[in-house]
Amino acid sequence: MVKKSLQHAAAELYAAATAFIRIYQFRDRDQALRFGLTVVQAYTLDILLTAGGVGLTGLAQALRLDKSTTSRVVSGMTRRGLVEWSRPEHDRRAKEILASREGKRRYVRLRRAIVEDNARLLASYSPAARQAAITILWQLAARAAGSSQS
Amino acid sequence: MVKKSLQHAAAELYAAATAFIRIYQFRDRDQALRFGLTVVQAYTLDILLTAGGVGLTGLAQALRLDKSTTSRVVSGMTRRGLVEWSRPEHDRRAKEILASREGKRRYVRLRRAIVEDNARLLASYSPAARQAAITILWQLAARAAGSSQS
DNA sequence: ATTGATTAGTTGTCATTAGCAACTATCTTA
DNA sequence: TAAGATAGTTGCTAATGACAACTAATCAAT
Repeated sequence: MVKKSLQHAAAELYAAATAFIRIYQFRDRDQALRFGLTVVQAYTLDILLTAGGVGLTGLAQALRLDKSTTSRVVSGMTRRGLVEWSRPEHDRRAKEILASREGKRRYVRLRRAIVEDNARLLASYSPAARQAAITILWQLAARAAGSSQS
Repeated sequence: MVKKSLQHAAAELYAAATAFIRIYQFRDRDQALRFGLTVVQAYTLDILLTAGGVGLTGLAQALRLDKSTTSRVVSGMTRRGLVEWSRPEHDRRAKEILASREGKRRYVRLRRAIVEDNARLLASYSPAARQAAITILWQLAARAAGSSQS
């Protein structure tokens, strides 16, 4: 009955992951709005702060959005003072996009707020259980990333 | 150093959950599109199939969307034959929204495809590890739901 | 029973999100 | 240097999402 229990576990994982994702998404969206950011803007800032300067095409790939959509997202964020960009000397078609001071400020605050929520969530776990939860999420993410490689 | 390790775990959870959610969201979106559904439509069908008939206001709450947006989502899905609705006798303002045969068919297929992905993901885990992953996701979801109760 | 308040959905308006296709400008390479 | 590839932008269309204003039906209170 190994097959059957695997199928069952896979269905359970579907339900659990769906519930988990919905709740986290809504929570994160609410928090982002509180800091004057949309989900896409927060995600963009996360990428920019992790990667340093990024071009529009690279940003589009990281966001999994069309270049055109990404272009408009960047326009909006520039208008709102969340990002800045310049033309690199070696390629004057390209954009070098960076988080602005304000963008960074908001993202850092947002991240801090979410981490605090997480701390409340984990408070009653033992350190070992905390670590187990984190490890499992990383593993599942890594495996899903590996299998859905486009 | 208990406080510090909690903070550290909370930050780790942020990173892990973000990675997990992004990858699953994209995977699910791609799968949904393959079956001719958007994410919102799949979510709607899930709610309708779980709850039976639902009114628009209830659906909007479950989707966490504005009534107006929900109304238009239902219009689109009706146009595409994914849902059907009727006026209940006891309240002729209301809508009783149900998944259509076609909507149900597509959702079931989508779900099956995602569960199969999940089975591949879990295949190399021991049964105990599978159960642990599922339990942790449920727990984190339940806790987050409890703390973010609006 | 009639009026007033509440509730269920819809529609108008606006901004954003999203993708495809067509476009300009700038490199790269043959 | 001409042809092709690449970086971004803009036009178009549809969907998403929210707020406010609206119609229609039900409920409550006299």
